[in-house]
Amino acid sequence: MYNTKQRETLSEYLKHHHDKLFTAEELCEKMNNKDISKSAVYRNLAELEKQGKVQKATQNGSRKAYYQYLDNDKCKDHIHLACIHCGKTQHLNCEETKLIADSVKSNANFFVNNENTIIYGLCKNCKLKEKPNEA
Amino acid sequence: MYNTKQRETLSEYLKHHHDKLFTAEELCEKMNNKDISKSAVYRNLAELEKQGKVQKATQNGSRKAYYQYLDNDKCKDHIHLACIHCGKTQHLNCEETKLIADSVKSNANFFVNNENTIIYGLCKNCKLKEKPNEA
DNA sequence: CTAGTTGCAAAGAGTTTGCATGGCG
DNA sequence: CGCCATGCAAACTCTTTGCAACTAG
Repeated sequence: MYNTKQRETLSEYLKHHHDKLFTAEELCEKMNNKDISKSAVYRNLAELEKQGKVQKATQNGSRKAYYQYLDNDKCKDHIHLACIHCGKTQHLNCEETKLIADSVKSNANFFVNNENTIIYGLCKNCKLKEKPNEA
Repeated sequence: MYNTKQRETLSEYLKHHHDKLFTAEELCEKMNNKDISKSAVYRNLAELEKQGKVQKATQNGSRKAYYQYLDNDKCKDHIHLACIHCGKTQHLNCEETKLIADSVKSNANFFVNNENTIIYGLCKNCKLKEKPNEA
């Protein structure tokens, strides 16, 4: 695997915005002035995903895939929380994730896979901005 | 909204298999000997989703959508657990769901939306069938 | 030099839509 | 009878792929 300018640029961009989900299209736009073709974006995302540096996910309802940079070692034990309003994600900390996995296991005989799971909802900011009648 | 044979058949099928996720394609196949066209399947799924009778979701990685019958009143307070191996889903009970939402809220300042969230992992059966070295 | 990477355009998968026909109420 | 639903095929969206040119090591 060579270290091309395109791969580097994309990877750095994602790393720098690691708290956000991007569609391939958005990434293409962001990269537009940096000479990366659509196919290179897709191919590099696939490569980065294979390396475990990027998580690919799909928002319910949308048919686009969303990509996010993962901080390799840190993220295996985390569940991701994604805001359905602003698109930002946060990590649920290790201990909390374990607690949830444990209680789901004992409660429902179900073995949670952290890497595949994204919990959707509203982040603090978007919750605050919500209309008060949504209580 | 008329009560056509096609809509009825599809809806009944989903209701009867409410513990499973289906792709549109699978539903087309199941319905194949029952005279429903692909477009009718899609249109009825959309209609049922709008009515809240069916949940549409996307498995990570796949670009297909998965559909599942929802028991209307019962399901607002449940998180769904979907097995990435056999595709079946189960409900996490109300209390457990609340506990999780509460602890995520206090731990990460994040407000879980049950209807959008699907926790992926392995059900009991598929877990047992797994190779032992996956511990 | 050679194997991996790129850009382009064309192909592919899954889903949606336009239109004429058919069926529910 | 009027309106909604259906079936078909064509259109659409997002993603993947083939191929020739290019570049990192």
